[in-house]
Amino acid sequence: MRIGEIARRSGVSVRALRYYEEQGLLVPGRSPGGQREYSQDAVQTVRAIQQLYAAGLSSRRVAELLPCMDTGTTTDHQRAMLKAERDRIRAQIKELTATLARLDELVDAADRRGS
Amino acid sequence: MRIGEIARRSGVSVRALRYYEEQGLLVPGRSPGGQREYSQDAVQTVRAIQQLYAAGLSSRRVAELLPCMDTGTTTDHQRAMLKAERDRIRAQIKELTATLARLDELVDAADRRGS
DNA sequence: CTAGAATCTCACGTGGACGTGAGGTGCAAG
DNA sequence: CTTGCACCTCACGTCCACGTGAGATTCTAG
Repeated sequence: MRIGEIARRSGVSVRALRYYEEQGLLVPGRSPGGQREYSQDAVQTVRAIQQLYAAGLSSRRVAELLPCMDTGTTTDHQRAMLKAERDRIRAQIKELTATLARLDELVDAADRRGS
Repeated sequence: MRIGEIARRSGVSVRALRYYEEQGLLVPGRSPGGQREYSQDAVQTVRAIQQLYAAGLSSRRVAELLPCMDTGTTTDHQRAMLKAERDRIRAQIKELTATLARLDELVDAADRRGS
């Protein structure tokens, strides 16, 4: 598959896919003419990248963690990073939950006055 | 209180506080000599700003929502924004939870192999 | 064979939340 | 009165995940 179809199927821009290659996250093959050739499971990789970005990981972290998302095998270094990121995400969820509660209070108070 | 003490008490930089003023989020008074004079509850406001930033809100949104975080009263526009942001945050928590589960699986699999 | 998509490689632009000097002023202490 | 730290105002720099042309090449349909 060429870059345009991967872009459509995964919902990211063509530019983003080239950027991922630049960062070493998803490096496709090349056609004789020099065009990028993606395999089927590239779509899944893109989704994983997006998911990790959304969780606040940097390109560097994603590059270090993507291999074990594919293979399921981890080095000691990767396991340490995984646990660190887990903790970060857990803390983030906790804080978001608190923020949500605070906003809920505001809305509820407004609803009560409004009724 | 002057800017340095607010910075220490709230854990943000002096530059950040000046930036908040620039964005209209937290506008302190001025001493005769032109120095910023913050009230006691500025610390709480700073924490609120940080919390909203951490939840992914822009300065503009924070500026629109900070008043009702203080007073507890909301306009229709603010209530609509509150509900929209709540939904966004809820979705964000959901996605983070899924990501967390995925990382947990990886760590668990690695732990089982390691034991 | 040719028109026109689609893709290619530079390479500069963007937006947001500040960081970081440069050069000048306010204020409490000795 | 002066030392010296905290504060002031510009104003350019930073980081990151791309956006956005410009100009050239490749691929596909007729």
